[in-house]
Amino acid sequence: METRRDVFQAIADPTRRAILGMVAKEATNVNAIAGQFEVSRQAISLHLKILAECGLLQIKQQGRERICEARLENLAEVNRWVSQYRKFWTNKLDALENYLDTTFSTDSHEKSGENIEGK
Amino acid sequence: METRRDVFQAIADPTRRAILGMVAKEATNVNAIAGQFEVSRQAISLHLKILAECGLLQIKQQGRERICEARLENLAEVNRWVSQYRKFWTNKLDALENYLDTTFSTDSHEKSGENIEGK
DNA sequence: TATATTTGCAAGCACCTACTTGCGTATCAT
DNA sequence: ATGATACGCAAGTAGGTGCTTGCAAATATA
Repeated sequence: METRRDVFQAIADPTRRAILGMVAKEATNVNAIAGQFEVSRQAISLHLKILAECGLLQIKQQGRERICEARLENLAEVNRWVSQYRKFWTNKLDALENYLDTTFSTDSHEKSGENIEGK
Repeated sequence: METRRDVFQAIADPTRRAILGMVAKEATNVNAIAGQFEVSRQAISLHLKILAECGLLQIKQQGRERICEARLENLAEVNRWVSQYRKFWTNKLDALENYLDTTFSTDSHEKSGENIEGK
């Protein structure tokens, strides 16, 4: 059982999703983020570390402050995985949506191989 | 720290994602699923239980077998959350994609309130 | 009926996670 | 220089997670 630290695990925690929601609107420093939650600054600091480790967040030192800004590109991985099952929750205009996804997106959807990725 | 059991956490585990990949192709019984992984049947059984608890899987008793079939409708929640950050990883045709998502999907995207859901 | 198959349940274990409190350090303001 | 501010590091803790092995129950097959 090796330690996983991927995007899927990062967004599994509701606090971390909320943090991403905050910094996505505006880059914020650590204390300002912590102030929005009831848990301690240390707890938030750890969440930030985890988010930074999988690239969803970038922390820039600025004097004595650390500004956290969202880097949500890696969410594309989640989007890709979920999108392959799109037909399960909607059956309208699948063809058109998939056409748009696979044709115009920067990331290549349906790269395959992710299905049996769980070893 | 109450126990969470939501879709985000369910798909955080790579083994569970792989299980979903299997059953999405074809409904399968427990042993057949377990046979595809190196972990014990009990471990898989627990994964199945978790997936069933958050509605991603439906287990139907059939004689002595339990057939697991994918019910991935709840992945729409993940899709909705991720989609709001789509602009972070692609900037092509956002408007059109969002238009299609919000107009023709069965689920109402951007239901709001999920942003600051982390308490 | 005897045996094999499919499966759940329960106990136990190592590790991970989310959290706390206490303390130290760098930076800024006065 | 002095004090306040922003922050990381370290230690400690309760409970969660992923896994195992052993056993029992239900169903199918011989």
